[in-house]
Amino acid sequence: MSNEQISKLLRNIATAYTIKNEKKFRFQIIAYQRAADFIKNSSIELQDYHKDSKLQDIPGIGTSIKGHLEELFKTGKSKQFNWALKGIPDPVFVLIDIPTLGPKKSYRLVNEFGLSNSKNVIADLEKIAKKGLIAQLKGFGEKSQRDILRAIKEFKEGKGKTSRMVLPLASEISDKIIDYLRKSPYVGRAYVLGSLRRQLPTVGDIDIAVASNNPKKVIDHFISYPYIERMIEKGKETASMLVSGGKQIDLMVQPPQAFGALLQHFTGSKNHNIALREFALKKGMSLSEHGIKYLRNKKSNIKQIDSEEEFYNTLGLAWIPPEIRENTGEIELAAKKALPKLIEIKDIKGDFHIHSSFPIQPSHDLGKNTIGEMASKAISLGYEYVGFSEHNPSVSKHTNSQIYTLISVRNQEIDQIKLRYKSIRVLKILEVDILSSGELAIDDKSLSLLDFAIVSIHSVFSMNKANMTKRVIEGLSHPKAKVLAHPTGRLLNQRPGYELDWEKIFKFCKDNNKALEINAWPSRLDLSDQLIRQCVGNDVKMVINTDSHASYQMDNMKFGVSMARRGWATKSDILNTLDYNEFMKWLKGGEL
DNA sequence: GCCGTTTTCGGCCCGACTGTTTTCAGTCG
Repeated sequence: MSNEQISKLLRNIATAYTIKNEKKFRFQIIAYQRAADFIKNSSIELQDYHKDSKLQDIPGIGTSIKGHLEELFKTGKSKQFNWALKGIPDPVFVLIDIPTLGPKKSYRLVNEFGLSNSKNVIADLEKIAKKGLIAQLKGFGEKSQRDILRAIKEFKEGKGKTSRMVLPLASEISDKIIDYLRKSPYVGRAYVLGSLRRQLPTVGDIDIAVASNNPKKVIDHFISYPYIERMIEKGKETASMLVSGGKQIDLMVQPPQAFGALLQHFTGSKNHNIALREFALKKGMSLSEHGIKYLRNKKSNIKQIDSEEEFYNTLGLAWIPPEIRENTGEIELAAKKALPKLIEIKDIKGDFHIHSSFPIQPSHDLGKNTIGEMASKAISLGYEYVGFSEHNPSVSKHTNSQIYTLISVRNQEIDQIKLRYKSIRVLKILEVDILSSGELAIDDKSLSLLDFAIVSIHSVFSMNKANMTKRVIEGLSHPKAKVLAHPTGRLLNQRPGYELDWEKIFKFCKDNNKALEINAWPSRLDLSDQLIRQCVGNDVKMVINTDSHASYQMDNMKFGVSMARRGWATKSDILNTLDYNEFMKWLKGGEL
């Protein structure tokens, strides 16, 4: 079973408990949802935790759920899970994925209309709504019926939160809306919060906070946005809309003197906020987007706080960077004032994964800008060094000596650039394919022309974990191979990436002076934050590269840095924060 | 059902908004 399937199963159990008796099962519901959340976001397959007897290491999985999961993995079913799900028809668990339909409404609809076919339940419900039958149910009305029809339509079209965007698209949309909001004189500070501020690899909706003493004017201005597709809701201090393209924008407004609490609240994550509020409760404080209530003094009003730093400080905590607000230990360290100093974009001194337009006749795609143009861009970014790493010349179309010649000519071009641009060091690299045998695509003689090679997988993705691990280690074993590029091969929203035995990879890299790449290409962002954090824990060095195929793409470095921050990486974990001489020392196998 | 720097028992975040109601249930984040 995949993590996705297991997560859905646990969520279904929470749904079933909600339908059966929400009050009685209140805490079980929370527990199952928490476990489901964590499993869904985990980049390690749950079955592997199980094989290594490490299920209890997962937050939210205690003795009960662990026992049920072990029974499920062993026998294919769990008595407890089956008992919990008993009596709730399967179509309920399909309808619940449609926004506005929760456990109660889904169950009512399935029962009232005898919907029994999971595969067709959405189409069946749509027909029923069109006949006007939903409006006749007690507790439903004409408006609910229209809302359900629209929700089904948007669900089918992937609108709202049912599809996630990569970071640059989300930033582009949010920039436009912030610019628009600032045209109103009633809008004070206006920031993008939520998962975009936390820099998740993909973003479901865009959350914006505004400080204003006149929230009504701000909200009216917000929903007058020219590219609005429809308004979702509108209240006294919040509003939501869909904009063209079907993306959802949520707005929250608070007065300037309470803005700090709103920044904290609306940045999330949900799990961070829950943990923070539990932490505060123990100190006699209750938190919300409006501020801090002191529970021991019932007469006191809510304390309003205008900055986020002050909000955390009032709780006795250091300010926590948004990227690590996921309740994975940050609150405990903030209490001890012992948070790591996360890497920043200004720490980056170079980029090693750049594809120029030099006609090297590569196995894969060529860049759009010349070596000179790319080097010039690197200088404008303030870099101390840059490395060119076009794909190796195509193996099927060239002999070894032709390949050798192509690389030599490219190197001559780099030498010319070195003479022209004295302010930057330029390295001769290539991105070399690891063939399915584990061999590198080009021979030793050609490899000897390079300062080092970045190696990567570009074919035969379907190998099993053991063989893929063997292949990668074989490829990295070559003395010239120093960096594994886009280590999982994932493409966000497109494919999950192949599986590797990370313990083996980490050990190999640490023992043999190899690095893993954090690829900053927006639809890769590979390594994931979780794997980065494991590298940090295992003292495995990383390099943040842009994989640019055009000079402007070198600006994508910030996304790689964001992933590194989400993975708790500091400057010392990332090799391209070193100055040139230190980096060359690492390259030659010297200790840092 | 989970969890532990006052706890292995007794706690468990907090509020906004909508539709269908006439004081609230359901959903969402």
